[in-house]
Amino acid sequence: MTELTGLPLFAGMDEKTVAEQMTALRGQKAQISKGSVLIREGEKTERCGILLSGQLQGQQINEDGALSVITTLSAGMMFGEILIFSDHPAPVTLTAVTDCRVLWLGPVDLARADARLIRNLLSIIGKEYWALHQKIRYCAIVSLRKRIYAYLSDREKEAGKEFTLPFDRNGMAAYLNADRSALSRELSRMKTDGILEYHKNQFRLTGKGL
Amino acid sequence: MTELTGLPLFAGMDEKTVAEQMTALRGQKAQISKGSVLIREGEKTERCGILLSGQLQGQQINEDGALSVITTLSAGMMFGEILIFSDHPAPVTLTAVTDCRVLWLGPVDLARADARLIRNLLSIIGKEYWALHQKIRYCAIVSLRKRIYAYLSDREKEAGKEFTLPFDRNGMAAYLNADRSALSRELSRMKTDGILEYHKNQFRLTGKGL
DNA sequence: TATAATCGGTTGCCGTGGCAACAAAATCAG
DNA sequence: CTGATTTTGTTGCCACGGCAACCGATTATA
Repeated sequence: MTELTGLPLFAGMDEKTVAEQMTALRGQKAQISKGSVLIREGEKTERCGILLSGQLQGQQINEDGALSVITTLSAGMMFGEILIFSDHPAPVTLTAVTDCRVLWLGPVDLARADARLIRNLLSIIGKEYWALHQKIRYCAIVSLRKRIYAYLSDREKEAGKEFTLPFDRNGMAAYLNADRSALSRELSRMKTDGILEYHKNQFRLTGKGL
Repeated sequence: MTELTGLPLFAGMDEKTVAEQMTALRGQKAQISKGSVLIREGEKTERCGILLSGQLQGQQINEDGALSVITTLSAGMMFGEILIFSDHPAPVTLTAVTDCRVLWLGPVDLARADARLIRNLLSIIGKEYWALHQKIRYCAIVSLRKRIYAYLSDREKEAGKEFTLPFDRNGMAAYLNADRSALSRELSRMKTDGILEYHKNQFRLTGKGL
């Protein structure tokens, strides 16, 4: 239970209040094994959840069969909470990249929800919405090199000089809407141009720019 | 006041409750003239609003100066409500395409908000989030022709056989992340291939497919 | 009505990056 | 350790579409 009080959704609430709210949210823990699908694209979202441990990935498959990775979720992050109160189908398939522990929530009783909980929820939603807009910003950059650079320098800003990406090359390519081989090609060009250094998914920008 | 009861945010609420909620929301009507900026990209969102009449457009400008149109808002739609409870900067600049009337809301007192209002708010947010995911889906399609087609057939599904787009060519190109001339070129090719017909921003798909 | 400004269509050029196919390296299974 | 599978890097080909430049049509301003 104490692992719950640290979650963003319960920020600023004491243990007693959290326990109360958990009944309004109908919380239930579950084990999820690697590869399982938590939410399937196109289906209605019935419940949402919080990832307690492990890693999830949200992906879209377009008509060509091309895979586009939208988000990566790590421990503490929520999923499904934005669409649970609307009748829109889920826009992404949410898959467990590793074995996970999940706290399922829902159906949620909003009338019994604390005002602080609502505020936390809206704050979380805002953050997720914002991340989606970031992805759109990357999409809008035509040049692959500039697209990569924009993405990497954002990661640098948020994680420091040396940082690790939550993707392998396939995932990174899918997130940046690029072909994997084209991404590899451009990354090595950028390395020889002295713009960045990397080893696997560990990156460092030299600060040379461009 | 009666024009308010029809708004999605107040769906299912009687006139008296709406009036009560309006004080919790600190609603205030305003006239906005064409070209004005309601929300500026990068600034913190202090208040949100509902468009009562006219048209708004949300746009991002990337480092190259390239313009990307994210959304078009018509009467009845909300804006800014997703980010008002988080401390993220606004990801888009919201501009009045025509003269508008706007109902400004905020700072909002959540503790005094009706549970139904919260539910409506979350439903609206879900819809907006979903629309953003649609745009991402279009972005992920590499072929311009397929991208155009995916967009147009979605519009057909939601608006019927013959439909009008809320963009001029520039806006349409910016929304689809394409060059305007390339878009024009591809549209006329598609016309000669018998895939669609159009005049200005009035479109019709022949149903031939591809 | 003249003039400017905006908008849409057309066309040639050519570089970027998707695609396929292969090679090397790393990870995994038995 | 050996073979299989996954992951990453490399390279040639060439079509798609960005870019610039131009023109006609439409709309706004005076």
